[in-house]
Amino acid sequence: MLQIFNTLSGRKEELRTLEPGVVRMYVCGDTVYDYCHIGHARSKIAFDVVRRYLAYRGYKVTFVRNITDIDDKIIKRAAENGEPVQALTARFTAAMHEDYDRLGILRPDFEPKATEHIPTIVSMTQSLIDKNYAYVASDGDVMYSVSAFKPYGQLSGRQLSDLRAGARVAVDEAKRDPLDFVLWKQAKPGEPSWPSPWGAGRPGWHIECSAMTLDLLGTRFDIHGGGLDLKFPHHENEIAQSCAATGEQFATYWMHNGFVNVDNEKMAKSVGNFFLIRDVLGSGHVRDPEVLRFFLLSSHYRGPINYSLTQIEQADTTLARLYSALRDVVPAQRWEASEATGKFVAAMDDDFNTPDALAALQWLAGEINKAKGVDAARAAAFAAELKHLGSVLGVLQASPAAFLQKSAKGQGTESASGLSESAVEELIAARAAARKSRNFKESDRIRDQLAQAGIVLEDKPDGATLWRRG
RNA sequence: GGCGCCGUGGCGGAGUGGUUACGCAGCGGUCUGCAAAACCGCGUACGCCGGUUCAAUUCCGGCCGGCGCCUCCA
Repeated sequence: MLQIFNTLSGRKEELRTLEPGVVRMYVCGDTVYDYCHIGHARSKIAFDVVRRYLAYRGYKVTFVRNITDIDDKIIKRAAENGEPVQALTARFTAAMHEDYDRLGILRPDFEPKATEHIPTIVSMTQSLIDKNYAYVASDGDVMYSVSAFKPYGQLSGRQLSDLRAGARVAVDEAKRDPLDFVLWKQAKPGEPSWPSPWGAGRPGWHIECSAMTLDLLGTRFDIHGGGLDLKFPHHENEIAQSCAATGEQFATYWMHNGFVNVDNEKMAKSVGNFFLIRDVLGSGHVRDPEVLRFFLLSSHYRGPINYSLTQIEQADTTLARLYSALRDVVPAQRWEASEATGKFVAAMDDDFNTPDALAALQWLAGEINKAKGVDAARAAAFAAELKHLGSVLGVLQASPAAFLQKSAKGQGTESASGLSESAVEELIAARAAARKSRNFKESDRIRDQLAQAGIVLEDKPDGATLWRRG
């Protein structure tokens, strides 16, 4: 039984989809005005795994993840850069795709942009005005009236009165209630705008998700996900807008991933302690993007995860161990699921417990290593199972030798010390010759030389020598 | 101030009312010309104080410590 922790109820619930065998899900994407950092990556990977696992469990999944391509930050940044808004968003959308592709995050089935759904945004806003959930404020902006929506606060577990008491929002004369939020914003001169019954303007942030889910998934769908920081007010506001506009329940399950921390503090643009995906991948500490993905899967998606170089290095070591097990083994074409698959499924069924699922992969690696050279068929079967389960998490699909021979420093075949693959092979051949003539002093000298360059050798019983970068 | 989360062995990180998480590192061993990798063995950890219980790291209460949301934020 697949259980999902539903923020709405605060507990794990069995997944019961609106339509049997079908999951429709929506995940909040990024605002494309800058490069993505590790926190963005975590959220995308968490839901990428949710999506992959649901598909593995036999569901037909429709996965939507939006792009916010119009908002205050974008306008501000474009102005600072002196470039058109569209040029800015196009540039960072491309960068985002590049980063996410490298991390093995599957492209969504639909990747809507806010600016492509303006008609629905306008009609929903009109509908909310018609139903008295929204009003045109004195400054011309259209505001949502939170007090009109009785269940407001259900997702975040707050009362309107509590929120008002601690409100840090600036007092805005145009608002009837300090917690009211904007649905449609009047354009200032020179800002991008779209025509509307309330004048030229642009959508507020929250309404775009309500509109895009409506256009692509309908009034009701199964899962809505995003970072914990979106729970309030963003998701709360989405619920208020959608439920009020359509009279339907909106999303059944709400999922929120925890933060990536640095020194125990949330990684965030505003704090300035963020690490860009591309910077980390090119830092000389990550041999392959898969290491970063593996690291982010090594703790449960709902809890915090602390980012540090030490942690990344540990992830590299652990992933290398899994790849080492797969080396020298040809995965079987036909195989039967072992107890590892049972453990894997039990772990993933329990609210996508990836660290527990990873333990099942570790067990398989151990079994492969034990079977190697003793029972080739057994090793081959376990290898096939390991790769198969790895694919559900989006890991272990590379060639083991290629992965192990990659250098963190060069992100490719050459290490910082400059030893190319062919140079390594040559030295290994020279060492083999020395060993054959029992000139161990010379063979050890060559091995030390390679070790200096970060190359670790492994002599096999049959005389072959495998190498990897340490 | 309001709401909420967390505190596990050297590190990371699951989990459970009584029985092994798992990985890394460390120690010992097997293998090896020597290594490396692998395999075998080794660590009785659950913030503090009470309570419930035959039994609590696991349930309840309090405390201390850390964090998050309440404003843009994955």
